[in-house]
Amino acid sequence: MLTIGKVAERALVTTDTIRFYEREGLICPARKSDSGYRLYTEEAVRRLGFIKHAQECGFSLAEIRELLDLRSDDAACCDDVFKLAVEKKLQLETKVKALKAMSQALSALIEICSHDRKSLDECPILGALEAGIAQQRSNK
Amino acid sequence: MLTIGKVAERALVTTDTIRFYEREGLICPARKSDSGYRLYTEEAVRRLGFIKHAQECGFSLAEIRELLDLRSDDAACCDDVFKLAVEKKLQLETKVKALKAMSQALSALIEICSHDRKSLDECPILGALEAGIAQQRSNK
DNA sequence: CTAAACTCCGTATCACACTACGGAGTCAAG
DNA sequence: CTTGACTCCGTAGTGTGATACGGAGTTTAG
Repeated sequence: MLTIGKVAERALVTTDTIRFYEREGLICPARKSDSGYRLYTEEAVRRLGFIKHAQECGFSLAEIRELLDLRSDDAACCDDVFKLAVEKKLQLETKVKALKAMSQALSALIEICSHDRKSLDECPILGALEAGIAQQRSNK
Repeated sequence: MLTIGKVAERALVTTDTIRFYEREGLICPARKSDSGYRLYTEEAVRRLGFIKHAQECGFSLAEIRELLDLRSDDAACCDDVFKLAVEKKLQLETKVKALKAMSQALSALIEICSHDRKSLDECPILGALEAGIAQQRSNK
């Protein structure tokens, strides 16, 4: 059996993180030693890997808990997982669109500023931010 | 002169938000009444508009404070603002790339799952998340 | 047997942008 | 003059994902 330190080492996380995940209901030790030490199997290392990979796919810890729960739910099916993945992908695409809109709004500001460099008093960027020109441009 | 409630109404924010911004050094009342009420000019409404627009361009409140400080700094010039805008745009693009990578990793999972739908025990998505296949695919 | 390394638990802190609450004082309308 | 709306201030809580700390007990290597 592995102590928390060994698991942490193999999974490339800290012991604090593992204890945090335990509080969050993402993982729990196979058993505890007489003195109360957490003892894990190799499965815990894989589970932490799962968490890490899911995070890299944009899932929050709450969502990852859902995924892990699905895995141990006999009534669940692969389709449930599929749906969560598709939904998450849509969320990511929505976020990308939002960030791109911001980026484009900034581009508009940067562009007018490049063509029309002035003293700070009439800096086109500051003026546009006050008047809200960035929005108008990006909404075109 | 406008009370905090009037300013909030015009700027479409709450009074709590204005007081929060004041604590954060983003805005302060023109003066206070004898009884300690905050009194603002129209300028405050414009300033709140500025904050809102800058937020919509991805600036954090700390960064917005910088922008506002630049505006009232005689030594600053339009170039300083320009640089902040360009830097922010780069940050946004970095974030977009990260989100797109996540999205593509998910696409890979979704795709193998579509082709290869199985029982939950061997759900390709769950398996891939445990093994880290999404990363490998997205890094190709 | 001792000293170092490890683990326990609970609590606090970080960034971020607010939101909520509560008791007291103030202002404006009727 | 009362009532309701507004404002004051300070404090605390929200969600997210950890990270840090500290004192006490445990285990392990030499």
